[in-house]
Amino acid sequence: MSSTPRRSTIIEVARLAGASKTSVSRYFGDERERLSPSLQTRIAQAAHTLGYQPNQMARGLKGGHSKLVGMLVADIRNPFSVAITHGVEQACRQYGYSLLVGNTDNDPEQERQHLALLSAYQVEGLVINAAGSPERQLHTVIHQGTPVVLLDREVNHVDAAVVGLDNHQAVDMALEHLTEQGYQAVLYVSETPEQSSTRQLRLMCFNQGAQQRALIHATLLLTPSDDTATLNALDTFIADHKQHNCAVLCANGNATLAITRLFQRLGLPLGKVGLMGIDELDWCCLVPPGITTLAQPTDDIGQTAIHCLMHQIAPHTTPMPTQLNFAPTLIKRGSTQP
Amino acid sequence: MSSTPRRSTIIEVARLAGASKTSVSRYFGDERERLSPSLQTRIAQAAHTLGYQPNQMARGLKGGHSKLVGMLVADIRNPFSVAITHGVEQACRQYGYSLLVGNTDNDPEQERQHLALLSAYQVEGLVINAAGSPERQLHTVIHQGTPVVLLDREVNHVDAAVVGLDNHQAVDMALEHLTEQGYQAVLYVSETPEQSSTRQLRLMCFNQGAQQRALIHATLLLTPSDDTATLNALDTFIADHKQHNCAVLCANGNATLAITRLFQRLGLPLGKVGLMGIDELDWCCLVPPGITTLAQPTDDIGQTAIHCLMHQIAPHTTPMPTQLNFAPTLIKRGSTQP
DNA sequence: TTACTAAATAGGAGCGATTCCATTCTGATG
DNA sequence: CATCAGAATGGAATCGCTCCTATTTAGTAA
Repeated sequence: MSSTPRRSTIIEVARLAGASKTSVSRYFGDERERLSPSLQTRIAQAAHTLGYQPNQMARGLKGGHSKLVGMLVADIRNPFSVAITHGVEQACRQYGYSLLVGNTDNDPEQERQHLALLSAYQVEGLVINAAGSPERQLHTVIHQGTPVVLLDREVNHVDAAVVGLDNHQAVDMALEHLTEQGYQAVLYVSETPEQSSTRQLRLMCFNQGAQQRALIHATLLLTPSDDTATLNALDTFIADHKQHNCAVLCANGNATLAITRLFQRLGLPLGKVGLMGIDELDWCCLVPPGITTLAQPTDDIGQTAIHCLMHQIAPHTTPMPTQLNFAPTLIKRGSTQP
Repeated sequence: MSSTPRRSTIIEVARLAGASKTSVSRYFGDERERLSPSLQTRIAQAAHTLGYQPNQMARGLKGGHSKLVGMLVADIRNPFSVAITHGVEQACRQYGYSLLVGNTDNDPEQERQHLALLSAYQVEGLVINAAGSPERQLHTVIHQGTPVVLLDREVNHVDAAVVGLDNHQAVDMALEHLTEQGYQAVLYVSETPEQSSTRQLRLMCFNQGAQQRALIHATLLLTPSDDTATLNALDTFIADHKQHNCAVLCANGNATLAITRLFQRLGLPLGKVGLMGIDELDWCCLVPPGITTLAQPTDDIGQTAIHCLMHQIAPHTTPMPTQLNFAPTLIKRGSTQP
């Protein structure tokens, strides 16, 4: 059995460097400048030979600075969420924070548990892409002084910054593009909007915008379990409007994926029947003749969320981002050329 | 200003319940049964009214049980990594652990930093999808007694369980399928194998297997920055073997994506020129006539990694998984029907 | 030189839990 | 009734660090 050398502590470093705990602590905290150059080198050397690294648990305990940010993601397998997580993680590192991620799989119960857990780890801030409506818990957490930023979706009655897409503008751009391309009847496809304020908002904007433009329009909610229902609804919509140019607008990446599959099963000609989606995906350029999308600036969104959070954690050192709602980018492809 | 109620501590609960810290600690630890029923209810009640939750930082400090598992991912935007992360997270929760994820973006330097950070948080175990070769650090960490499990890729000279695909079998299945379908010349496309033992292994298996089957074969390494080089190489290979049925085998999802794009740019007829990839992706069924893939059991892989880890953390309560190399599933589609 | 100020360093009390060890409380046994 | 094992509970040290409060040192002006 090889002996298991306990990792060395601040005291051992102090002893070896001939200094006090305090000085070593200062060295590894952010008061290094207060130490004389000679002491700095002695400590650096001692720490290096011992392979010392401060125990974050102990730090977090005493100072309350866990240097941890918690993130809750509704569906980690959604490429959009992943892209945002990437931005969040990047920004965290930039500020010297680590990220504790919880995936809730769109389950409010898991969300509850994860939220409790994260706060038990004394996270200094929380970035939340809500699955349910964890109002109560968020209130508690916020009341305890933990800054919270919401990602993409807002939560009823919770007064926290929301970073995400400018949904109004997005839907508007989509409708504008579709009308420009000569489509006259548009079917809007979304997952059930109960869970998500964003879905609700986009849906509302769609109805409103389509009406303003005097478009023939209808909406279709995806039923996860029952493909054929959706298939029929789609089929019917197209059939009912044979005399018009029809298009389908998908509310997010999942919808785009589902609908593209159905287009193929129905043998619908992409372009002739328009197809457009919010969220850019790897493969949208691969399905001939390419699927038109509105790309979200995911990295920006993720990073902004963290900037926002850091502003709340350390108001004086970090500026508050001015923009929280980002404009999408229209990527035109063949699927919207009749 | 609303006052900020510090979260309540074990002492307050103890006081309110008329018990000692020790008892409360026992209640929230795993010695609840040792307490008399009456005490249990008193503590439960007190904890509930105070909204008490043990401070994980403090727990981690004293007992060394941070209940944290660290995970390092080479590229979090790779759908394969995401799928595995999902499995890992699920299994962690099952064991009552939380997951601290670090994304290294395939950068050895970031890998180093993240590794240091994770160990600073006293993670009880580490799941690593290596980007570079952090041998030294892993040795240190392992020597300190932290169990390590490697995901998908092994690291030189590091003696830890590796959970992943049975690469030999995978490449074999691919070649078998391609030959069955009548392809005679196969081009193997991979990202540069230096970083990844898996890429090396697959490449080797390919050369070996192709030779055994007396296939005409060649390999092509993707150069991230230079598309046209790859384009030309692909084009040349096809041209050079006009008289044979050609196919391309992609080493992973990224390769499949890149090559599919090139097929379109070159106007290559999918199927006539075969295309097959390791890793199943959302869109493989969407690009007509569908791309044949070998799907990895990602959830299994992720979960097994954690089972493996837990076995090392608590050898007596958890069995060691017997299988660490998983067989892929062949998903036949039109891209391999000449 | 002396007095005084500011900079540099040290000492020690906790942070909130766990855990060893001691104590009290049962009830069964002789 | 005395004794004692074992269960139930409590006390206090401790984990590694931060930060408040000394104390020492150096630097400057009178």
